[in-house]
Amino acid sequence: MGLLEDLSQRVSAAFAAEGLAAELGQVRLADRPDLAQFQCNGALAAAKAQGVNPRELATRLAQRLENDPLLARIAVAGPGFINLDVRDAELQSRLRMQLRSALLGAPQTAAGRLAMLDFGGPNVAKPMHVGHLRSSIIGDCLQRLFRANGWRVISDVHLGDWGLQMGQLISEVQIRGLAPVYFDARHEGPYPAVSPVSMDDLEALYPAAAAACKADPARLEAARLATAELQAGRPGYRALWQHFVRVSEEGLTREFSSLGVHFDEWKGESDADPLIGDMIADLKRRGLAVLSEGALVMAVAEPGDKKEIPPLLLLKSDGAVLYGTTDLATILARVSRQDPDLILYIVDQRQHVHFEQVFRAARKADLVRKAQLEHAGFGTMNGPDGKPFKTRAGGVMKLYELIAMAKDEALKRLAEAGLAADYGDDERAEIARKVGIAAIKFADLSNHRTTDYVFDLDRFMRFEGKTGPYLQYAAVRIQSILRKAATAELEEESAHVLDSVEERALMLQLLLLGEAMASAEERRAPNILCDYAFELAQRFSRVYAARHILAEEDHSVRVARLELARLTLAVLTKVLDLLGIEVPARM
RNA sequence: GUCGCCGUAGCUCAGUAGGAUAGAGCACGAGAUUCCUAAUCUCGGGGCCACAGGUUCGAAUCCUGUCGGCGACACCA
Repeated sequence: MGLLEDLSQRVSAAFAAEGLAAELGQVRLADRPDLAQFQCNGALAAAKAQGVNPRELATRLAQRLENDPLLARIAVAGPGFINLDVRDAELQSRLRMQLRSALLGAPQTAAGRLAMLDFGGPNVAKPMHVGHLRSSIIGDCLQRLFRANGWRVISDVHLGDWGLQMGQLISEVQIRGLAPVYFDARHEGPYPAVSPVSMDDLEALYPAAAAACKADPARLEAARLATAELQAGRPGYRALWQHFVRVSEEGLTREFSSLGVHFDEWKGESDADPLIGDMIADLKRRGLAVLSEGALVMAVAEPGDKKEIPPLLLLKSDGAVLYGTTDLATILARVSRQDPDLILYIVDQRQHVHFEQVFRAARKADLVRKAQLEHAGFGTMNGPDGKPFKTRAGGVMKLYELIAMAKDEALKRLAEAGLAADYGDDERAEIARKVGIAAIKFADLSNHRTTDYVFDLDRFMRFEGKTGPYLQYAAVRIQSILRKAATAELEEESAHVLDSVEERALMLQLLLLGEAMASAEERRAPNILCDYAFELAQRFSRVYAARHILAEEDHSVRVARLELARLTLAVLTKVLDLLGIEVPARM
C-alpha cells in the first residue's frame, strides 16, 4: 500500500468514527511543505454539509488520530485543514521494504487484465518525421507503465497500409512506367521477388503522388480506382503493394529501434481486410448498415448528443473501404482473438470524432464484449508560428535527423566537459546516444498529453535544468558513489534514522512512486512521471550538495545514507525506464 | 455556422473531483567547489491565472457571457 493510501485509510477511519463519509478522509500532499508533509481537507467539506464549525470538527478528528504510531504530528490549521507529519523512523522502515520488494512500490492496479495499445501508426511510404514522435513515445511510455502496474499488454503499430495513399502510390508507379509488369492485366505467373522501388524511391514518390492528386482531379480519380482495385484483390496491385509494405517496414523498424520503441505486433489496416466482407454482410443483415448517397453507412448518433455525430462510412460509393471500416474490423479481430479488457488508441487528438464514431459503431454492433474502448489523444506539435512544425527549409524534419542532431549535441557537450578523451569512441558514442534520446523523450513527454505544444529545437538539445540528461546525471552520480563505496557497507542496514530536511524530503518523494505510477496510468499521462522523476532527482541533488556520503565519518550515518542512495538509484532508474530513458554508467 | 480544446511569469510549460502564500525550467542578477561528476547546488527580482459577471465562508479550478488562438465537422488518414 502506498503511503498516501495508508494515511487516507487512517484518516477515513476517523471520519467514519465521527459518523461522516469516509471518502472525506482523503489525504494529499500538503500545499504548504513549510507547514506539514500531508494534509486532509475533508473537515471543511464535512462541516459545510453538517452546518458545524469546521475547526471544531477538525479538532475532534485530529484527536482521534493522536495515538496513531505512524504519525509524528497532527495539527489543525487555517479554516480547518488537518496537517500530518509522518515519523522519520516510519519513513525509513517503509523505504527499506520498498527497496526489498521487486516491484519497488509499483501499484498493481490491473490484476492481470489485458490492454491492447494502438500507437505509432506510421504510414507505408512516408518516412517518420517529428510529428510521429508523440504517438510513439507516449504509447511506448504507457505500455511500459501499464506492464509495470500489472497489466498484460499487447502493443500494435497499426501500420497505415490500406487507404488511398496506397492507390496514389500505385498509380504514380504506373504513370512513371517504373514496373509495367504489375499493371499488365494479361500477366500470368509470379511477380518479381525483388521490389521495384527502394525506401528512398518511396519517399520521393509519395509526396509527388499526393501533390499531383491534389492538383488534378483526374489523378485523384485514378488513385481512388487503384485503391478500390487493390482492395478488391487485383493480383498485380497486391504484389506491388506487398513490396511497398516490406520496404517500408524495414525503414520503420530501424526508426523505432533507434528510439527504443518496441511493438508486440506489426499489424496494419490491411490485416483487417479478410474480416471486412463478413462484417459488412452481418451489419447489413442486422439492418445496422444502410445505403446513403451511394455509400454504405452506419448511423451512430445518440439522443443526448450536443453535436451532430455523422454516420460512420463503411464503404465508399466505389466500394472501397475507409479507415473507419478497418478500425471497426480491427476491433472485431482483437476482441475475437484476444478478448482484451481495454483497447487504448494513442492517436492525434484531431481524430477524436472519428474514434467516437468507431467506438459507438462497435458498441452498437455488439462487437466489444468486455473491452473498454478509449482514445487517448495528444496535441499537435507546432512550430514557433503556431502551425505544424516545419524546418527552416520549409520541409518537415525527419525523425532520424532530430535524433542525429541530439546525439551530436551530446557529443559536443562531452568534449567541452573534457570527458571525451579517456572514454573511448564506442562508449562516448553510446553515451551521446542515450543522452540525446533522453533529451528528446523527456522534452516531449513532460508536456501534458492533450495540449498542443510548440516544438522548440533548442529545448530538445538542452541538457540542463528540467531535462532528461539532468535525470541521467543524478543517476550517474549515485552509481559513481556506489562504485566507490565499500562493498561490505552496501550490504548493511543502519540503525541510524536520517533526519535532515534534505534527506527527509527525498525519502518522502521516494515513497510516492506508487502514487505517481497509479495517477499516471489513471490519466494516461506521462508528464506525471516526468514531474515525479524531476522532483526526485532534484531532491537527491540537494542531499548530494548538502550531505556528503562517502566522507561521512560516522559509520552508521554513512551506511544509512548509502541505503538511501541505493534506493534513490533504484527508483530513479525505474521511472526512467518507464519513460523509455536509459542510464549510462557514466557521462 | 455548430461543436470541442485552449488563453497562467519575458519565453516554454505544470497545476482544474474548489482550499492556506499560484509553481517549475529557461532567460536575467548575486553567490557556492581543499571533499562523492559544476550536465550541479543556494538566494533574488519577475503574475489583475485573457476579460466581465455569477455560485461559495473560499475560485486559476465550477456556471454564464465577451474577446482571442487552434481544431473537428460523410465518401483523405
